[in-house]
Amino acid sequence: MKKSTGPVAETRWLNGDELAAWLANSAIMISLPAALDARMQREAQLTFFEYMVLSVLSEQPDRTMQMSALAARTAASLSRLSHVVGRLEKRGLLARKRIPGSGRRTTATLTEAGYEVVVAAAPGHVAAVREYLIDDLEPHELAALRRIGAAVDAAIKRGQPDASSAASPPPEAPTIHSGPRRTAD
Amino acid sequence: MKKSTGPVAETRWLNGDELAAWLANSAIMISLPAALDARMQREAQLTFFEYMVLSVLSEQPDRTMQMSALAARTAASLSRLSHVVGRLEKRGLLARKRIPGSGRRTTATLTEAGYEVVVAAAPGHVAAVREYLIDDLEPHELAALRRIGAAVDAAIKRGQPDASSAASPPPEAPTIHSGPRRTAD
DNA sequence: GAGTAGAACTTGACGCGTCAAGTTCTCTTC
DNA sequence: GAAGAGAACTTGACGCGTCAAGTTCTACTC
Repeated sequence: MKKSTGPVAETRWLNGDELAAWLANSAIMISLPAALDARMQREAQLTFFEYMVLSVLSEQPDRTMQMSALAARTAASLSRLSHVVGRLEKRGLLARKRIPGSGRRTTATLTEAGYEVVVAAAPGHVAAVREYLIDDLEPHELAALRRIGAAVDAAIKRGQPDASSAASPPPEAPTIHSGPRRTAD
Repeated sequence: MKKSTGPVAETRWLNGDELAAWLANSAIMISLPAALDARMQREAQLTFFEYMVLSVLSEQPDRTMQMSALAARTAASLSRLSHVVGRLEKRGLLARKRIPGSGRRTTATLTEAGYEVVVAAAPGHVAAVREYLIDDLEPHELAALRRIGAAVDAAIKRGQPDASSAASPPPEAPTIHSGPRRTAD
């Protein structure tokens, strides 16, 4: 509650159109992730986030990534990643390895079993994304969604000036690839 | 890898535009709620969801609602609501009351303290919604967002045919009002 | 070359959401 | 009028994410 000092700007409440847009937005913010998560759990016994982790790894040429890079790519804290990767490791879907030399590095590598899990899960995931979102949209809506997402991303970053500056490559939105990376079949 | 049996529909991977839209969407799905939540926590010591609960109550003429109705309006399970309301009750922001007669009803009523908390939190919340989302959008994007949200909502409901049928009024998206309901000042 | 800064994790405690089970009512049916 | 069926919650255990601390390294500095 900071409201005492000076002429605080009057609150601009949302008008009809804005309110409707915001309301509609909560379907995207709340129902969509819940639906995707539930389906992933049902069809592949994976959390949406776990799928992201495995999926990102599967896109790497050697199916390997350093923990901090993985964290950046999946928009997770290192701590969260560490916990999740620990569990996935116990399930045999990936393996960690301490890298000697430079700093205290660790990499995670997808195992064969892990790779098979991603490949099996990917079609269902893409189908869900189409079913719940993409296939219902007209081209111009697809374009609008793209712009809106970019605007949101920019607005949020504007709020937290830097957050870090060293490790992360181009700070990218969480990726959920178009399909698993093909290797020699 | 399941691809052997029969003519399983080929997976339609996302093309460039679709992928970009999906990627952008994850900013809305992931970063936006996190940002709103963090800000609400910082400015009002409330979870986004707790704010929703208090806010919905504040919009009722008597600041009172039956638990199941509240659950429907906030898109939460009765169990989750029960836990959250329990905590809010301990903080003195609302009070529960068993209603004798018809079934095993319980209502939650906002206390004066709870009302003051919502009123204090609302301007910041609306400001955040504007800052992170609404104010960055052109009118046509606002309209598109509205349509996209509606499409997502419909698509998800299509997936889970009924879910119940008795209690809930028009199944509505979670509301986060335009401003706290005015009473006699 | 010892000390300090700091990057890159890991770990444990704690809080919140979910799931399954339990409780308490009413209403129907025979 | 006794037995179900079922609506409307509540409760407890468990899992996952967060936050604060701890651990290991490298690199710089004097």
